[in-house]
Amino acid sequence: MDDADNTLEARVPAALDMLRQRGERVTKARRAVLEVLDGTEDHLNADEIAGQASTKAPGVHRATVYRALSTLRELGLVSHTHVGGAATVYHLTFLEPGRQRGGHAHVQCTTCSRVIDVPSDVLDPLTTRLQRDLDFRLEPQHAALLGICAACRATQPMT
Amino acid sequence: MDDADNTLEARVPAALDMLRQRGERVTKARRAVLEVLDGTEDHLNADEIAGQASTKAPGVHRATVYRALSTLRELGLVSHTHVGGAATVYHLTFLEPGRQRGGHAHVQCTTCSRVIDVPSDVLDPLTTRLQRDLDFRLEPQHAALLGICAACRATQPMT
DNA sequence: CTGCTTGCAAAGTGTTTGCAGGCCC
DNA sequence: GGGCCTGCAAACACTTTGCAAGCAG
Repeated sequence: MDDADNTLEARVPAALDMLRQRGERVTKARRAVLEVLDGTEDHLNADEIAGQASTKAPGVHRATVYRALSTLRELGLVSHTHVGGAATVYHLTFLEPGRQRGGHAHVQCTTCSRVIDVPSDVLDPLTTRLQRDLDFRLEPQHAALLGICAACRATQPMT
Repeated sequence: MDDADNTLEARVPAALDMLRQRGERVTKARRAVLEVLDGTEDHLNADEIAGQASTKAPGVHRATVYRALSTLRELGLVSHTHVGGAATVYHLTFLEPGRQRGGHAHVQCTTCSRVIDVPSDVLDPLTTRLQRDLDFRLEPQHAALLGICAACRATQPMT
């Protein structure tokens, strides 16, 4: 509860309020999922969320986690990112209206599978152009961008 | 053999030659996969490739198609694109050295799942910046970019 | 002939769904 | 107490793998 970096403290209670507001029920499973997501910087996949949630709420089932994530996503509380060929990862959507940085985009190395976070503004030119040319609203963090990182390129002499 | 648009004609024979050069065997299944990919503008997933290949070479098994695609990918003859939450799609890599446009990137609507091809130069600023800042070599067509298309945005009042 | 490739089946992920019972409101 | 949510199991979609037989070189 160190008040250092949390203008956005109490995200879990706020999310639970949102649930109630929308007429959704506040259940042990949903609370556990939110707490897990609130308690990590990493992007976790459904399995990992289920694992961690089990310690908070014994018995939560994978299927329930998927359903909870689906509901929370529909409400805009949770976002997910498709990573290349692997399980989708989830993270809490920032709730603060003023703080709509939209998070960072994800760049993933196809060789070592490492995910690198990049500031979302790297994608701004692309976002702008897609919107202008195609009226397409890009969601920069919704899919990981793939390529080869410096380390792996050093190993592989492929151009 | 209309010489209009094919400085890159005869891609299948060229690919088969490449196989032989590398000591890989030229089999019915591999030839069928190459022919299917050569005969379409679309990006097909493994299942669709297997389906179409079956008409050319009856009996080709899905597993064989996966293995063939894997081999062809390792040789650089085939590329694949991860699309959001759906089966990976494959396409023939352009063989002509002079014609290395790298194809187009793919933009996919998360609502209607439609895939829109965009010229790869839309991604150039991003590619450049990632290379400069992170020494990361982006493969623009390796993953589809996700967002919401104009049509679906009209339907959904979501910001 | 040698052994790379295939066909088949089965297992392995990741995710969804039908149903009966349980808990939130 | 009504009905949304959950747990469970089973199904589903996509992909990989072990093994014996087949065909390319």
